[in-house]
Amino acid sequence: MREYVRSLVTGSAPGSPAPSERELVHRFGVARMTVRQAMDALVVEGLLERIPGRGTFVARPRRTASRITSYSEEMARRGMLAESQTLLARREQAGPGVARALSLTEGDAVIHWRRLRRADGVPMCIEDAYLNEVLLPGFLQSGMPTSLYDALESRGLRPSWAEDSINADRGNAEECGLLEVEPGSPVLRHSRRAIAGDKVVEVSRTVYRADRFTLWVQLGQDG
Amino acid sequence: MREYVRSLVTGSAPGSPAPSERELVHRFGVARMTVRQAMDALVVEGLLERIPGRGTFVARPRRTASRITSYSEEMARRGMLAESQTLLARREQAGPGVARALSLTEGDAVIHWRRLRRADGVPMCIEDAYLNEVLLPGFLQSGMPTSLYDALESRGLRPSWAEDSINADRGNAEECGLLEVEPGSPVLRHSRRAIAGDKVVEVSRTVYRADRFTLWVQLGQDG
DNA sequence: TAGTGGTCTAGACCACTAT
DNA sequence: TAGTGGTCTAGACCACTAG
Repeated sequence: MREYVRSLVTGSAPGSPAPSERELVHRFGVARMTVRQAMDALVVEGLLERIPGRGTFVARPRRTASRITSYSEEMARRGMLAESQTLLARREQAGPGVARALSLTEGDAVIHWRRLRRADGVPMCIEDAYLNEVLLPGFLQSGMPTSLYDALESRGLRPSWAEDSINADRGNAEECGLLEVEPGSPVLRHSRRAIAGDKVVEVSRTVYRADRFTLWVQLGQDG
Repeated sequence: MREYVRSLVTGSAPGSPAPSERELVHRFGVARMTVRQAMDALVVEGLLERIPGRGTFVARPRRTASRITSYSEEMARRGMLAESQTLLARREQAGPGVARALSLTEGDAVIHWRRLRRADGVPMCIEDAYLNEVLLPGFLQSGMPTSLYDALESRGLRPSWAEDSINADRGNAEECGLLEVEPGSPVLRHSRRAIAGDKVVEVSRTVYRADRFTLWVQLGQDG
């Protein structure tokens, strides 16, 4: 019956009334507490809204804050073709900064994966990803995947939390060369610390061509 | 009794057991459904976690995604003193871009408020805010407030949703002059469309000194 | 086997809204 | 005044976990 109410609700205009609790009691021949519990779940989901004394109504769809997206997902959203070229993929010893960000000890083994990423065939960014080797046994040996986030997901390590920092800068000579822009061109630097459960699964630094990339973020007060 | 359980939970280590439902039934002399409803509220709040067959436990605190913060709040978070200097505050007719962003018609009256904002006495950014005059009657006449978001909040218009875009650029001559940096210095451009309920309450464009400002964003998969 | 949360019953009274 | 959601009672059976 949860599903019955859901089907009534899906496609209904926000604000339109849902069946009253007592009506569903009669229609399904169940107790009112049963109906309430079913509807409660839909209220928590944000599909229904109760107004005491008036009734239960289809809620205005919740706006959803930005999700954690991969480069491929992000470019797909922009209608662009994402391609990546691995510049470097090897085992390294964590330096102080990477160790701290990955919650490791300096010198611990990490995977360093550097890629030049294109959109519609034109350079878009250079990404340096650092991964905790302990969480990804055999990662380097098994051939690099197309999508890091898909690879993490298949191991149950899809990040559910990310701490990003973003600033503007000028690209250095190497960066500008790879990105195919004039030396000193403006770039957007994006650092990410991505967490799955309690584990830091990815630390990355990405440098975007400022002329090709604008970051979009949606923030909600509710969630 | 909701408050009793909340008080037990607040300060308890995540993972520690909460009283069982039947124990609370005996302790308070109420029906079990009553206990469940009280605990349900705490589960929805994220304070408790149920594990069928095992019990109810104090949940690991939810990570909360970035909230919508004002400049003053943001600088306070960084431990810096925020100051603002109004460069311009007047009624204008909305141009095509601002009209679209504010969900108005071109030529409608908007308030344009330009401020140079300092942190610890040094220029940090220039913000151009555009406000729907219809939502803020007498705003210009009543003297500009210290904080736009406080002023919006006092009118019940605290934004609960924001659509931001961020990119890197070089500052133009005027911007660099006001920001007291070399002409052509890198800047971070931040645009915001802030919404309260159904109404667009603020559209702004801010240009930050890249050498002083890094944007921090936290993203969650849950909310 | 004892204890837990998940679900359900068949009522009840309350405060509130709309007519 | 009729209808709504909010809260509550005093039970019940189930599936699951743990010792």
